[in-house]
Amino acid sequence: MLKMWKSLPLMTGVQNKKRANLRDVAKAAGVSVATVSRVLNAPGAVSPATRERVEAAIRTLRFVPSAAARAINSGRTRFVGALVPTLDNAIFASFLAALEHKLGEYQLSLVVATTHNDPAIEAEKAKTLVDIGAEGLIVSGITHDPALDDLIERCHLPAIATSFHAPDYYLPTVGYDNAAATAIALDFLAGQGHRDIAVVHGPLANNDRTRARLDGLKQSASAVDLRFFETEIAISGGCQAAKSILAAPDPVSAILCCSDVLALGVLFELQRKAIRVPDDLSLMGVDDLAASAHAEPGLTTVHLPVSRMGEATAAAIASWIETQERPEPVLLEPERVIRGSTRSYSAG
Amino acid sequence: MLKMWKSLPLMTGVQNKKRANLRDVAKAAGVSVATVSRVLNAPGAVSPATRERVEAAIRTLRFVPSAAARAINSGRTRFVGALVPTLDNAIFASFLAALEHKLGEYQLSLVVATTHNDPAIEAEKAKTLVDIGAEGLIVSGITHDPALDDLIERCHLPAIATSFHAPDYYLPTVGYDNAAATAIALDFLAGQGHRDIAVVHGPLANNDRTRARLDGLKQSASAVDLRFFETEIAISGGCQAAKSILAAPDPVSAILCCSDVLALGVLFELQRKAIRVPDDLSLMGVDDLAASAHAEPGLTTVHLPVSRMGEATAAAIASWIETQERPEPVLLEPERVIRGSTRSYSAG
DNA sequence: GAGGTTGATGTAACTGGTTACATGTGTCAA
DNA sequence: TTGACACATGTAACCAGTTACATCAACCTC
Repeated sequence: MLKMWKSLPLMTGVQNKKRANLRDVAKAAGVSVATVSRVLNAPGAVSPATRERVEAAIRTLRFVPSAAARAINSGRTRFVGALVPTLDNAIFASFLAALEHKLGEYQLSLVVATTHNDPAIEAEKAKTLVDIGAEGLIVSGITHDPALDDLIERCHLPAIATSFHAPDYYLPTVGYDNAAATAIALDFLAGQGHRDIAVVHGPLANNDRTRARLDGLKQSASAVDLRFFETEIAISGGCQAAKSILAAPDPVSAILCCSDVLALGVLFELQRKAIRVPDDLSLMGVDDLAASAHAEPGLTTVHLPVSRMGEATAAAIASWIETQERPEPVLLEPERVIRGSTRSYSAG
Repeated sequence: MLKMWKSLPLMTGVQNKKRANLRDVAKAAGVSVATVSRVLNAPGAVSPATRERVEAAIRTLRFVPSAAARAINSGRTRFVGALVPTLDNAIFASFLAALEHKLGEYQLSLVVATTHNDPAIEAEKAKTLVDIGAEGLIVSGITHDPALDDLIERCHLPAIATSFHAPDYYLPTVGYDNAAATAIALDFLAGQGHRDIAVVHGPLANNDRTRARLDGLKQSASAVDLRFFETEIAISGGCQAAKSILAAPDPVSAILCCSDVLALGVLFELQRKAIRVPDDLSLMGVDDLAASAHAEPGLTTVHLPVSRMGEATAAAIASWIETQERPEPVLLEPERVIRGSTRSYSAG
């Protein structure tokens, strides 16, 4: 399995000319280009003897068919592009992992580009993805640069918007209702008796998922008093937010984080300050990362089915590409997961 | 920015025929294909009036140049493929993030494929990457299926092996010395007085990085007594391992984890069991994830420069593709990061 | 033995761009 | 006025495959 330099076959003199093509192989095997093409694509249609000869020629000439030439005929490049804000949040990594895996079932590969939540970068990278031949695009959320919409329309490009549910949107969405997810969380905390709740969320600029999550809170926030803390979506952001919360004048009995990464950061910071979760403060997240289940205490959260979202997205874009028919939006239900980081609270 | 269905321009009757091509545009604009091509690639070489007409035709016909046709001439597809074991470990996500970012500077996109540490899957996915036209390949480690080596050779494909340092390997490596990384960790713990150390590591099967890390320990393990615990590389694996360690007959004073994910899992489990880190047990990792710095206590670890590795890999493969010259291996130094999870120990 | 069928193979026209080279026009200097 | 030269544009070959259709032999059947 392990291969060092010396074992590399000498290829001096073989490499002098450029890559062999179909014609070269045909000539070497004494057959026509059509026959070589058949050996490659429908070996059954070629007599064993001829096939043998052609295969030998392919080997000696080290022939590798050109993907581009193939694509020009089939009109298919067999890959799609995904634009995600970042890879540094495990939530997107999980999504992409499922997406990539499921795309494989449709013989599609995945090109990944990160946007850092900047619509301009997103539009620009979408352009490159189209330029290199992506057959479809997967984006996050429904707020985009007009240039992106324009691109998608001009190219008649199958494109799916994920991490969001908006049945009327001009692209089919595959995702969950972000507002519902945080509403579920808030309802739970309110049901537990919490009235003063700190909400930790990521930047609102250019992030419709975060905005929707906050909207979900504001709508069902009748009986509770919410204090909002904006921070960067990262463990460190969670730590920061926790410090701010603890430094704020009026205390809270629970902290609701719009992402689990934030909640984990908060949890670490609370541990650092020797504040017990859930005895001194309840903590709840939204996402349900792998780490959330195993943290101590286990993080009560709202499970967002990102793996299923990846699979559904793969299926949707693949079917769109195959059948040319725009798929229906897919709504995935978030689900409350109660673990140890929350407890009921009675005022006073 | 937000676009709903109704705003979609009607394209009934426009779409009846397939995508327009260069010839269609040329005809519509009353010019030759060469002129249209020039408008696209060298607008300065075309008179403003003609350019105007051609651009109008492009717009009305919704012409989008075919990536494949372009690639067939230039011989360039402008993307490379990366094969990583998984996206679920933040260490690979960080690497890919840096890789993707830096590749952008060279106008290269990134196709991602996951191998789950299975050489057969790796070889198969490498094949698809080549089939769709990847100009280069990035793999993890140096143990691969012969089919992969064969593919790389047959295609004269630039390929870089990462997360490893092996100057004699038949592919240039960009990475760190895994054995050195764990040796650094062990030296540190030994220097702190620890003599009985539990080592938590991932599966050895098909993972040369893990094997190398263990080798690093075994080589410098003269004065210490190591107990090995193999588990799955995930938070949950770390929790499992911690349980095993605590259940084992002879106690240890420190736990050394070959990956930070494992260490975080261990940390959570120890917290669950109310075992204080570092007072009751020292804990050390290798990787230095974002979470490691902010955990409580902060995780003492060995920083592996995966972001720099991503950048160096991008630079290496890009230069190989451009210049056709195999780049030199790059060795990146791991670095000890002392945080709060370790403390000196005196026996008795 | 004529006619029909099957199987293997070749010819050449496609795919959709790029580009070397040819052509034609206009400007300027000699 | 002519030659030199720049500039704009067109023609057609080219890239490396796929594939419709033609060809031809072998076999089978009536």
